[in-house]
Amino acid sequence: MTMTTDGMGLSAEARGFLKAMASETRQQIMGLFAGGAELTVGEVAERMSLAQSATSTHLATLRDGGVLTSRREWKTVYYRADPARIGKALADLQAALSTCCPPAP
Amino acid sequence: MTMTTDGMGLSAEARGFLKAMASETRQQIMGLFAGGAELTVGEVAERMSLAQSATSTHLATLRDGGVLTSRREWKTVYYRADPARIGKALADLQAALSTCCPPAP
DNA sequence: GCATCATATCGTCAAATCTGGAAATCACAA
DNA sequence: TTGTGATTTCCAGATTTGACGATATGATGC
Repeated sequence: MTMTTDGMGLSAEARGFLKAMASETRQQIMGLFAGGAELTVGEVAERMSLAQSATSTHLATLRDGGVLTSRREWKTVYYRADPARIGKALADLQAALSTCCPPAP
Repeated sequence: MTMTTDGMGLSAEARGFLKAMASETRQQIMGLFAGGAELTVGEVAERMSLAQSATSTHLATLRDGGVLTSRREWKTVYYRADPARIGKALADLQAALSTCCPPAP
C-alpha cells in the first residue's frame, strides 16, 4: 500500500491538516470546539459573526482536513473535533520533521 | 509575561509555523534540508527550478515562521532547519489541541 | 572611490482564497 | 405533494498569495 507524500515525506493527513489550520479564522473556529463541544453551522456562524455560507465552507474545509467530523441529525448538522485524526496528523508531522530536521544530534 | 494567542490558544510560534508550512512549495523546500543540510538561496533556487526572488521570499517566510535559521558568511547566506523552534511549535500545537480537543475521553 | 557576487526588495501580473447574497438541496411534517 | 428549517452550493467581487523580471542592498576586493 503506497502513501502519497511530498518532497518532505508529509502524509496526506498532515498536508490536509496544515492547509485547514493555516487560516486564522479557522483557528478561532476550532477554539469553539473546546472540551468536545458539538456545534451546528448556525451556532458557529453566530458566535463568529460570519455569514452562514462562509461558515459552512470553513467547516467543510476543516472536515476535509481531518480536524472535524460531522453528524447529521434531523435537519441540523453537528460538528465536533476529531481527536483521532488530529493525533494522526500531528504524529505524521512530527515523524516527517524528525527525519527531515532531527531535534537532537 | 503575556503570550499572544488566538481563540484556540495557539502561540505565536505555532501560528507562524502553520502559515509557513501550509504551502506545498515550502514543504518541498524543507525536504532539501534533510539531515541538517545547509543550503544557499541559489542552491535552493536551482534545485527547485524557481526564480531567485521567489526562493528568497519563501526562505524568508520559513525563517519568519521559525522553521529555518540563516547564517551569513562572506557574501552568501546559508539556511538550515531550526529543530529547537520546530519542536517548540509542534509542542505548542499539541498542547493547544490537547486542551481544545482531548484525544482521550 | 568602483566593480562584483549573492541576496533582498520592488513592481506587476496571474492564480488562488475568502466572503456574502441568492439559489439549490435535503430531511422531515402536515 | 407542498411547506419549512438548516445546510450546502453557486456566483460575483475583494483580498491575498506566488511567480517573474528588474532594481537595490551589502560585503568584499581592487
